[in-house]
Amino acid sequence: MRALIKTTLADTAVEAIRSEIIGRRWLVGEKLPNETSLSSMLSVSRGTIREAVRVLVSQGYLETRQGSGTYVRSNTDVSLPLDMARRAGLRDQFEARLALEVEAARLAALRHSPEVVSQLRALLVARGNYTGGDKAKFIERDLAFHEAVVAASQNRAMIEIYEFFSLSIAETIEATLGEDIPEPDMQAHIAIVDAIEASNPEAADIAVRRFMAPVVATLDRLLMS
Amino acid sequence: MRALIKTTLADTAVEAIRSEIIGRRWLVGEKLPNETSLSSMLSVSRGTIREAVRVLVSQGYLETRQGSGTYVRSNTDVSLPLDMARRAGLRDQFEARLALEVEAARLAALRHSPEVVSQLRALLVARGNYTGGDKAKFIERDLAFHEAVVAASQNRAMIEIYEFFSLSIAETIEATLGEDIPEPDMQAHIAIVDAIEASNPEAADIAVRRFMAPVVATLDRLLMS
DNA sequence: GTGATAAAGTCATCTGATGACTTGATGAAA
DNA sequence: TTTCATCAAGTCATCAGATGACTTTATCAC
Repeated sequence: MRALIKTTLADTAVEAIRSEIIGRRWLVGEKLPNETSLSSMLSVSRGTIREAVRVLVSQGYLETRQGSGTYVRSNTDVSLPLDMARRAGLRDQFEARLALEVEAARLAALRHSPEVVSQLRALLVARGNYTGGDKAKFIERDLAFHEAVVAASQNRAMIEIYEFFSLSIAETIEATLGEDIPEPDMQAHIAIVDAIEASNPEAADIAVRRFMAPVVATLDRLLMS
Repeated sequence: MRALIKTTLADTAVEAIRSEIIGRRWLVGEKLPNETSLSSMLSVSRGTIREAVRVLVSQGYLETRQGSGTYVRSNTDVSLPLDMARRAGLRDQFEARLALEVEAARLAALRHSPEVVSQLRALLVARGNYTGGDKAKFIERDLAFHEAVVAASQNRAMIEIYEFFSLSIAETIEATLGEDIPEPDMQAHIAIVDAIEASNPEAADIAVRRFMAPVVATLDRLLMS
């Protein structure tokens, strides 16, 4: 079964107004209809409109001036990349995460220290194999390992974006699919650490791809159904 | 004279609640007091609290469940990833961009259409080789090609993040190094398109890495000095 | 135990009202 | 004519109260 996506009226109003802004219904600097008009246009109460407008203000799209009105501040939000990425499909997010982890593992293989390798192995031990029980906890420990791999790349940009995708993916899974994504086995994980320890970026690349392949395959199957 | 900073009650409420979240007054997953309690705690109406909460929801800090309550979803600044990534070093940004472009090229090789390939070739012709003149224009045309490669992956998440890095990198180069980054030659670019056309992801991977290698090398030299 | 049911708690939304602020028009004074 | 105080209309900011929808928990019959 697939969880229903419930959306509130205010959220709907946010999207309705945002799409009008992006669609250039009002240009930058122009004034929107007042709250009462908007509420009748969208058939929601004024309070709901106010909630929607305040969200758009916080996202940089709108600006409100008390006593004057509500104005368009921007129609190309700077926080858009992350928003769009968040809205992208689960498969897209996985692919992006894979892209980052592959390269991070390569860099980690070139830049690792003995301490990092032993830390990775410790995280793997802590992670263990999933043998029933609290799956959320297991996923958390698994994620800790993967983030450590990326951290070993010593690339701050990749660390940040990877973390974002991990969060976003967790959200998406929770909201849509439940917890049906299979976790790859321990052997695949060990191969990653081995490759890093051996300073072999090619092997690290392959190991990461190998462990992600079944995940993506299952994802496709689930998304098809 | 300095303009007075006027702040609304709702904005104040947003900051008040956000600081409590970041200050770990409630941990992730914990439930906040209900709207009525919050409104009396902050001495504002329930409507104001709702506007504040909705902003924090849109920023990823909170989550509301009708009939149940309002819960902390994250206590780290979720808009931070891109800021941090932007502040990361030029080399880090290049590496992240490489990670995305490699994977995008792989996907493009699997998903390309004849139209996309001819579009890529057309962009390469338009790009030409740099033979002096307006370097900014040339960089722009070069970027158009690379973005088209990523677009050919049909992965929206990667397209967005890649675009962000491209912009960010352009800014950084302009602000720090001038225009000393060497542009790879035409031959390397053609190899990418060829690999995509041949539906050969491995070759696409290698081609992208090959064309980026001299760029990163030069970057290192410049950053060393 | 198990499952249906009832009750309490909470968010979602609406309605109506008042206050604060901005803007433009008006008109008197310089 | 120009300046400037005043006023009125328009709009956002905020409040109060009420109802509906949904979740969670306790209860009770089986």
